[in-house]
Amino acid sequence: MPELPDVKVFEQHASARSLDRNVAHVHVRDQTLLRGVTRQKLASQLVGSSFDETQRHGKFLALKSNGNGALIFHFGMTGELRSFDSSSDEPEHAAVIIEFNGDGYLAYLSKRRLGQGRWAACFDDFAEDENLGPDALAVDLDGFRDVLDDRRGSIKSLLMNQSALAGIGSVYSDEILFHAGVRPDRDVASLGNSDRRDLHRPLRHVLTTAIDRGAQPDRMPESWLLPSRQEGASCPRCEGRLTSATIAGRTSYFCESCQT
DNA sequence: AGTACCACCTGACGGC
DNA sequence: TGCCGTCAGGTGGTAC
Repeated sequence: MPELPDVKVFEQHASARSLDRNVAHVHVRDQTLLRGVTRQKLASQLVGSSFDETQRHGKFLALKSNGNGALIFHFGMTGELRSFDSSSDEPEHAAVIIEFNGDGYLAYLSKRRLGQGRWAACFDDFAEDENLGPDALAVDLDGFRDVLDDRRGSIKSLLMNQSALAGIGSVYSDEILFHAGVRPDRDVASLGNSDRRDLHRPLRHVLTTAIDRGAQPDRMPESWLLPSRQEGASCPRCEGRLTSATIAGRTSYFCESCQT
């Protein structure tokens, strides 16, 4: 489920595999995933040019095409980026494929078709138009305090609110709250100054560690909640049973004794 | 400004 | 073996 760490890993991949390469063709296999842009427009913008930079904000990834705009992907629940070398290796569920001159392809896949491909003249303006909050990895302690200020409702729904803070979904919000010792259904207004500070550190720690490990769930530390996200599992810290409950409309896991 | 609920979508999985 | 219901969950829309 692509959240910030997954998208960061896609960005690293795109950056390593598709910058400064001349685009020969754009193959749109599934036009329904394009939003606000046609396949013709995409092709006319990209063919003959190249990507010179990548940029990420929250769960959105932009491939900037030198000078004229940015190809933007959102990965929904099952989206990913993948490169391949020969047309015979085209992966299943490819929605958009960038073909580079002299072999080499970058594919945007979406198994469950919940993602989207977009086009914007300027990615920063795009992020503003989408009403995205500050990026969860870029926000410092003061910025994080601003995010929490004057908010009501559960901390989990706030962490997942892309307009408040961009990049975090259900899985990583549970992880961050586990590290912080805060229940996901805790009311934001009840968090004191020290609670807020104590949330910011695991926010950074969890996201950077996940990125370092390639955002692969099976590579996360045993001491984390993530490997134990299943019914009836025990808490990796206190050995008590984990609780699962629907909070903010999402199945959430937490430990009733470690999180208050 | 919140919450609640539905819809979108399709693969995985459990029950029978 | 295979059918079917349910769940997963990011987002967006609507109603309250």
